[in-house]
This record gives sequence, structure tokens and C-alpha cells, in this order.
Amino acid sequence: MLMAKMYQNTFSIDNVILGFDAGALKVLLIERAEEAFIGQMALPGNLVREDENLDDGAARILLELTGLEEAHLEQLHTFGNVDRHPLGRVITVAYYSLIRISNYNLQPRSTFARKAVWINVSELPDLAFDHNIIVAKALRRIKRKLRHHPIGFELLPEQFTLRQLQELYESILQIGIDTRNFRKKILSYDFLAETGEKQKQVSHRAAKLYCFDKKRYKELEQLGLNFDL
Amino acid sequence: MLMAKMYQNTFSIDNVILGFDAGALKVLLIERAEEAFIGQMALPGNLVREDENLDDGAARILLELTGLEEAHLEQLHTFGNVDRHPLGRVITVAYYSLIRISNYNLQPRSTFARKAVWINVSELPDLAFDHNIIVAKALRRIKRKLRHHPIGFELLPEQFTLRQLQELYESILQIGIDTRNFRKKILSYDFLAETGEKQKQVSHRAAKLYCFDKKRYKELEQLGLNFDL
DNA sequence: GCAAAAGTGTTAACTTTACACCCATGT
DNA sequence: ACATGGGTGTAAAGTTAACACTTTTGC
Repeated sequence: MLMAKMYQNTFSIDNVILGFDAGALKVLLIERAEEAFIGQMALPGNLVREDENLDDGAARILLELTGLEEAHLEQLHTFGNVDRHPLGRVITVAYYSLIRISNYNLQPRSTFARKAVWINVSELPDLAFDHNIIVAKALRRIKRKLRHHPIGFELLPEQFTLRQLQELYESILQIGIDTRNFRKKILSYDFLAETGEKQKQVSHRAAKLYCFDKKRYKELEQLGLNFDL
Repeated sequence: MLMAKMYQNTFSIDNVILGFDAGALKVLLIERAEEAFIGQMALPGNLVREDENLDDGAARILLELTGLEEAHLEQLHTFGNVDRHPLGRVITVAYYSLIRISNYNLQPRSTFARKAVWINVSELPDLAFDHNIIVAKALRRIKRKLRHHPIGFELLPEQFTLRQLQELYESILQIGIDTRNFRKKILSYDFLAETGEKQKQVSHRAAKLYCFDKKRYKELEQLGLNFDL
């Protein structure tokens, strides 16, 4: 057995990438191909380079391990318990992002990860390091945020039906919502635009497709709108 | 001139300690007695030790630089731009806390800080490093949090009048609040307890003193209460 | 007795909730 | 023609917002 290298004052980044598919929230995991926790599932993460800003590192690491680009990453929390990494002192800065699963093709560009897969958040295995704790924190954060910020759209296709949106809220927040009231409310905010398109190939009346009008939302926000589901 | 040491992969902690006095929010600053930014005002911060958890480090550093103990510190954000520290790569984990100014005596126990002082957040000088950015972030965070969590009390004496509480909200959130509606609402939550005491030595009708009943609040929270100013 | 802040209730406007049927489309 | 989800309005309950005067105390 090889002697593993020891880390001293090292910083890493771990990304919690969340997507929504088949009515459930999923998180992107990799299978580790290096020590420690070799072979175990983990968040896509790696060490930060000396010459890169943290935010840039998060984007680079995500790209290398999963092939994902352009995910809008936000910082979640920094985990720095002494014993969180078996090979030494490594504090990790966790980032999270919401993405449209269908927009992306997962292709690790590094030998560090064997593969990248989407796992349902309600069926998480034991993850490497303190990654279960990190995911739990991300889930709490996003549930909270979903209530007060118009971010549900980031998980849906560009164009979506109101029902899809409602189901997303119901699934993530674990609540039931009255359809009529939901439609009334979300449309009254006036930041959803009809695309003019409709669903196709459904065996029932086709629903209108909407998109999130970000420019409009920013305007309304200036005027003092504050979104609340 | 001495050659300053260079840092490589180093982590530090900076604390944003907020207090409320004379109707204004204040932040605790020290005057730096060491390189870099010697002589300049800065947040109380220092390097993390290899053998301590981040959260423990935050508490230790606060104690050493200011003499404050028992402040409930929460993590704010981690700042890790490459150029944020002139002597090398240092990422810093920022923590914040709300405290009752009157409860504490400021006494630095380290030569690292020349003195610790409370500065009105609306009159901040140029701070060392990226500390102005860190303070700004803390202020945004606490304004948000104040609206949805019962944390205003942490800035007031144990016993306070409803008017003091109202003024705190008005000052920090920069809004005007109707006195009758405010009292009605805050009392209706039923987590403020009359202490039986009244103001003394005021040249007008003495107001009742209340305290925050944390146990009661926790109960109500379980039952699904959610506070909103 | 007067100055200064404490304390108190009611109404109108608005927001939220609860609830049931017809419509459009594909098979 | 039937099965499936899409789409719509109204009334009651609850919440928020606006507003002015009397009370207590120290000087």
C-alpha cells in the first residue's frame, strides 16, 4: 500500500449541483478515483490552485469533473473541522448551483472522477468526507431560497408549463398547492411571459408554455416587488 | 525596512461583531499593530491554527483581540480572491455576531491589536484588506435576517421597552413603523414576556420592560410559527 | 400644570384561502 | 365518445394599514 500524502493548510472546493428531473430533486455526484475515499461517491470537488480566485476555482473544478460549464455557482458555506479530511487539514468551501439537467451532457475531463451521475436527493448513499452534511446544508438553503426568490425556473427547461412549475414547488417544498391560487399568484407577479408556444404530443389539451422574463423581474425588483411563493 | 513574510495557502478568520447603541448599529474594529496594513483599522481577525476547528478559531480570535467571550458567531462568507492579501494567498472565513454592547468590556489580550473600538456602520473608514466588502456583506445579511428571525433582541439589553425594539427595527431596516401596529403585531407573537419591571428615572411615564422568552419562541416555532416583522 | 413619551381600538383595503366545473386535445 | 390534464371566478376569512387621543410620570 502506498503512503498517502499528507495535507497541511490546504483548501478545496466542493460543488453541490442540483437538478430537477422526473419530479424529483437530484444532486450531481462523482465516483472518486483517488485517495482518500477511493471508489466512494462524493461531491465534485478538488483543491484550489494558488493562482485562482475561489469563485473561479469552483467553476474550473466543476468543468473538469463533470464537463458542466456556465453553471451559476453561489457560495454555500465553508467546512473546516480539523478531522474532516483523513489525510490532513483541508478546509473546503462549498458552492451550489441550480441547473437544467437536460441542457447538459456529463463528461468528466479529468481522471480524478470515474463518472458523474445524478442521484435523487432522497436516496443519497454514504458520501465521502462530510459531504452528506454539505448536501443537507445545500438542501436547507435552497428550500428557503425557493420561497423568496424566483429561482425555480433555473431547474426547468427555458420553456415550461405552469403545472410543471407548480409541481416543482410542491416536490421541493413538500407542500400541496391549490392550482387556481397558484396560477393567479404567479401570473400576478407579471414576470412570466407567454412564449406563444404550446405543449406538443400530449394526449390532452396542450398547456401554454411560459418563460421567465428576467429583465422584467429586475425592473419589478427595483420597484420594490418582493417575491414570495 | 523588514522583509515581510510571505503567506502561502493560509487561512484566516475575520469577525464582524455588531452592536447597537445610541440608536445606531456599530461594528467592532481594531487598530492593527502588525503587517500588513499596520496602523489601519480592520476587523478583528487572525490566522487559524492547524489544530482548531474553524468555528473554535473564530471564538478564540475574538477573545484574544477584543476580550469578548460568549458571542454567538455565525459564518458569513469566505473571501478568497488571489490578491486580497498583499503578503500572499490568504483566504479568510468571515463570521458575524450580534451582541449587547453594554454587556461587554473591550480589552484586547494580544499585542496584535492596539485597541478595539465601536464604529458606527454609517461612518466606516477605509479598512484593511477587503474588510469594507466583508462588513457590507454582513450588513446585508443581518438586514435580511432581522426581518424573518427574532434576533433584534440580541442587540438590546436583556430587558427592553417596546419602543426601543421598534427604534432598533426602524434604524437598521431604514423604515418607519406605526407604533400601534408594531405593538399589536410583536405582542401577538406571544414570545415577549413582561418582566414586571418598568423604566426608571425617565421624565415621563415609565414604559414596561419586556424580555424575549426564547423557550416560548422555540415552542411556537415547532408549532409552525414563522416570524416576520 | 406642562412637557414627553406610553399606551390603546376601530375601520377600510387588501390578501389569502377554499372550492367545482367546462375546455381542448389525442386516442 | 371518453380520458386526461388545462384552464378559469367568486365569496368568506384573515391580515395589514391608516389613523388620534388619553394616561402617567418627572420637573
